[in-house]
Amino acid sequence: MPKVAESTVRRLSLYLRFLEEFEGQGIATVSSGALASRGGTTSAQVRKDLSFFGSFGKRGLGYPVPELADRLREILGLKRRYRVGMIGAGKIGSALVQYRGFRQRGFDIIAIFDSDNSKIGRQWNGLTVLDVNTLERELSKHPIDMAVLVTPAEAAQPVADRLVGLGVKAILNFAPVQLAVPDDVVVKTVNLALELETLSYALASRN
Amino acid sequence: MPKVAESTVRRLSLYLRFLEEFEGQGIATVSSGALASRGGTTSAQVRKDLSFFGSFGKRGLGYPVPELADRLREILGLKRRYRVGMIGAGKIGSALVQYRGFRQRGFDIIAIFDSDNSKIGRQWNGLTVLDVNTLERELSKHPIDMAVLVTPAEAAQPVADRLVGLGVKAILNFAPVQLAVPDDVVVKTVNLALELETLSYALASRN
DNA sequence: GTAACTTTGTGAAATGTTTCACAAAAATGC
DNA sequence: GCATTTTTGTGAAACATTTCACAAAGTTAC
Repeated sequence: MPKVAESTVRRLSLYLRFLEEFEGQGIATVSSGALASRGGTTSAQVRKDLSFFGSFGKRGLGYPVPELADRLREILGLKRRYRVGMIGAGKIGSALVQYRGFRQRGFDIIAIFDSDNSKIGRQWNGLTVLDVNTLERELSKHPIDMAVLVTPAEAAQPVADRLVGLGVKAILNFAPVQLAVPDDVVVKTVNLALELETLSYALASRN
Repeated sequence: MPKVAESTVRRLSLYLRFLEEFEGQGIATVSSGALASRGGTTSAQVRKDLSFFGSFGKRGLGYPVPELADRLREILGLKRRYRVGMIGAGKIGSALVQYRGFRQRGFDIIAIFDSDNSKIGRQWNGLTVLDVNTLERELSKHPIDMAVLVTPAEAAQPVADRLVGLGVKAILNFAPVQLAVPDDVVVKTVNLALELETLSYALASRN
């Protein structure tokens, strides 16, 4: 398994999306240049990204759309579905549960937890919000592959520790904190305020 | 104005958050090492990041917490408030409007637009959802500094074009598309499904 | 006041990522 | 079938970012 930069992985996901579009339009082959212009990068970058994993194209012709899409799904681990648990039934959690992009891509939210009594027992998109105190019991019965953390900042680390204890190996974290986890657990933190701050910096620095 | 990597800017935002925490605890000075361990990086990285903008510390002692926080706010353009318009009154938009982190950091959502008649006129967190057809008229009356795009994929580019025409120079884009904008407009795209896919890759590649 | 310790600021080295440039392979045109 | 065109795959070069390592400056202890 080659060691590949995160930036490369993100681009592969984008390429896959474009390939699926092309597939829907009945396009059979695509050149690195076409993929590049669709994705705001360069043809050399596309070829280099793919070359980490093998050689999928035909010189003079390009890449076969369905085959390359399939290989990318395999590389990205998207040829299966993932069971996802969400911890935190707040506003962002609510939006994410209803977000179709997740299910479309193979991520099924199968349980939601919260600590707030006024939320526990509510129906959310067909799921009953469970008491976070029952996390261990519920996830032992119905294990998950990934967790989405949408708790307040102070609750995030303790919950992450419990998830790690339950064997969860992947966490998507929306709480604005840096989570400490063992090396074999992968965490991706999305910090929405921070994204606005990079815009603010960009505006401030170009005057 | 020095040319600085985006990764550096993101870390500066994190440092600012930690400094504000320290400030709340009445801590007067902090070393690069303390900031680093709080932020999951190294002391050399912290010092290098800061050195792009000047020299703020005292050897043997560290950095004065309130002064450094203030300088970071200045560098990041956070010593003012920003007027933010949101286009798209869907689930994610709803969550973002109510998200306190934005206002806390100086970003005030002052208008929401949608094209759906069943949403137009509704009250959202004290704001009336406006018809996106009136975008030009409303934003001429009440200009914005930044826009948050939470439309469906196919609406994003046309709306972005109109925003650019109105002089908007910064866009935070949640639609899963690559926006084309002039060089003097800065776009930050957040693609939630893509974040899960990087997790999926991480799981798939370490077996 | 002096010695020992701490910590910054920063060139230089190491490492990582993107771009270049071109040979090799295949397709196309005539 | 041969010349021309297209396009991949990939080392090498260019560029970018992080880490190292250490002198300089300041603090602390006595």
